[in-house]
Amino acid sequence: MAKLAGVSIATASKALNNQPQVRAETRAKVIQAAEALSFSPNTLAQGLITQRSGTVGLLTSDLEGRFSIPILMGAEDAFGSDQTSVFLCDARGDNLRERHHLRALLSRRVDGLIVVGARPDARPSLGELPVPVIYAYSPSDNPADLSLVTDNVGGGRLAVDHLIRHGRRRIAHITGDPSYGAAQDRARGALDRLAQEGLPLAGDQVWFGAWSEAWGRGATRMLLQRDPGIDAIFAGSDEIARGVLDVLHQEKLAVPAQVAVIGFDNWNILAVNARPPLTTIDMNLEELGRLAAQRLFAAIDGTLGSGIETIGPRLITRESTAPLD
Amino acid sequence: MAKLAGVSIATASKALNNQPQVRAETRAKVIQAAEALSFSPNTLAQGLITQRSGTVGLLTSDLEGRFSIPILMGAEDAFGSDQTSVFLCDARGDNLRERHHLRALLSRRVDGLIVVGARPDARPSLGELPVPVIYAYSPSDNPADLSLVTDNVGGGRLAVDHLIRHGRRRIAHITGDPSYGAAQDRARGALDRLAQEGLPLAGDQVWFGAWSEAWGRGATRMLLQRDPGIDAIFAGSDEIARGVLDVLHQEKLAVPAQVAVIGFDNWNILAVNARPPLTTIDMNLEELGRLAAQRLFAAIDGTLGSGIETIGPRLITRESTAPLD
DNA sequence: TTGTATGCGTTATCAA
DNA sequence: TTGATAACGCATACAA
Repeated sequence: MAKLAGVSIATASKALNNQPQVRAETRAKVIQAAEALSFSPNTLAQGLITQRSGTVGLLTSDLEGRFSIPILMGAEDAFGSDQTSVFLCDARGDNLRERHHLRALLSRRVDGLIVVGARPDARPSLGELPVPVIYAYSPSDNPADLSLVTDNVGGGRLAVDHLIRHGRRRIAHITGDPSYGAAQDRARGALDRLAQEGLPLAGDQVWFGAWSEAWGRGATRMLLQRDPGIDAIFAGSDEIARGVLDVLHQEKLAVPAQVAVIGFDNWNILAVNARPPLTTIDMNLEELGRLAAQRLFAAIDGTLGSGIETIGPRLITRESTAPLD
Repeated sequence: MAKLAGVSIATASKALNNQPQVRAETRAKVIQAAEALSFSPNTLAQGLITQRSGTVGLLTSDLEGRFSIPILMGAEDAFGSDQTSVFLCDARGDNLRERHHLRALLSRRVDGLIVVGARPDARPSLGELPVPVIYAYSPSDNPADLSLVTDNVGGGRLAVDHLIRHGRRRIAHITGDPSYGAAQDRARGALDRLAQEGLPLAGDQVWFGAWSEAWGRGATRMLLQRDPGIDAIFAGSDEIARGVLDVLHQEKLAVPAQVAVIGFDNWNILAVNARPPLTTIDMNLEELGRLAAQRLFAAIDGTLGSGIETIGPRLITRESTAPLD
């Protein structure tokens, strides 16, 4: 014990926590002893007293960690790695497993909880809990909870705005599963911006389908048949955009010279590696994680807000879009 | 307090932990009270007594969580979500941040540590620690530590074996950064298997380069120029394989009819979406996580082994390979 | 079968 | 400026 090296257990505590009421000389002695024994204060015991564990739980259902990881990183940033540690739990879409994890987290006395759903649609609230909860990415279905989500309408608007600014006039939209709110919202944003410009949607309709490259390819083929004169395609995800690019190449249409392509998600592995690299919309998930952490932090002593708060998207410009000459 | 509903604090404890020395009737009463107050035992306090926190740390440097997440899931599986929770910490390749996280984890009294490096090459040992440590994916540079890694030599052998069994005789190999041990090992496994069959490597050399689609494309072009008669390409990663496929399509070579392609990693987003879907080698990272958890669990009361242990790879057959007629 | 008392490693309150 | 002591919430050995 560090106390073997001189002083009482109480003074040692004060010295280590730099309380003012301790002689500099004594403090030095204590610190030295602590180093020598590579003493590390027991956070569990501290937590017992302070009623604060210095941990938060991140409860996700997002298998691949595609959304959870950026959110985790943002949260880590905001908390500071020495202040708060994060329990990452994956429920894998299984309700029972979620209950299990929740029990474990509560009995570990986490100071707060961030819940990340599998898809950007409302998910069931966890109900009243003894700690503050923030729903990130997927909002809670209970308006009394606080949810932080990305602005899909704004993202759609931003994408089309970028194409318009590049002089594109015949813009089509291929997107994923229409049962996803995100698909609907992105389409709405796109249509809004087109309407504002007085432009029609090329291809006569929004091409809803699935979140896959295969659908991106299929839809592009149909679209080209229906309307060969398009000069830009807004894809609802980077996966879809990859499919779009594939068929455009097959049809010998130059990207971006003849047709510009913009994706959604900024999923690096897909966007950066694309031919050409993909201009896309980034949902700012790290920012979302950071904000969630801040809200949680504030809520721990204060009170948590409620409702749905929105994070703005960001345009990432690469080479798949360019001004039309 | 649950004790307000009848009995002493000690009996309540016994009842909840189903110790035999308590009347059934009393136990029922206690349990009922506990439910009513939605009582949840304070794991921190328990840990203080039992000297076991029921937590482990997963310390990673793998930004995108591409390797860490499957490992985490495997570990979660093996531990059981109600027994052990996992702290996930990302050091982001920063040594200082790693020290910070390490301190935090130790002061939280984790029962063990799993360390996942950024790349599958040896990484610096953390040295003597008061808890058992397992290095997963990236081995420790200290042979006294216990490391669990994937079998890249075996993976290379498996890939080529599959191609040979499908009647391919002119097999080329395009892979990533030669400074990666994994690139060297996969190549060695491939060459081994070819030699065993008495076959030469098509394309005259192993095409080392970068772990990117762009390199996959570039290398394929050069390869085809050098040796137009190849009937199979083993790509060192799924990313590279995507680039290979891209150029093969451009050159109007049918996959798999004329040229079979096999990847490495089984990175779903790339492999499943490929045209055609990619046959690939899965490194069994979840299995690795599961095993790491088991070893850690065993080490907590017993003693940890040392050296490097290897997990076998698995062939995932999709449509980019098929028997040659 | 139940209750009392002690201690786990800290911090906080008080007295010395 | 320091040290003794009582919590924190639980598990356990022991007394009742």
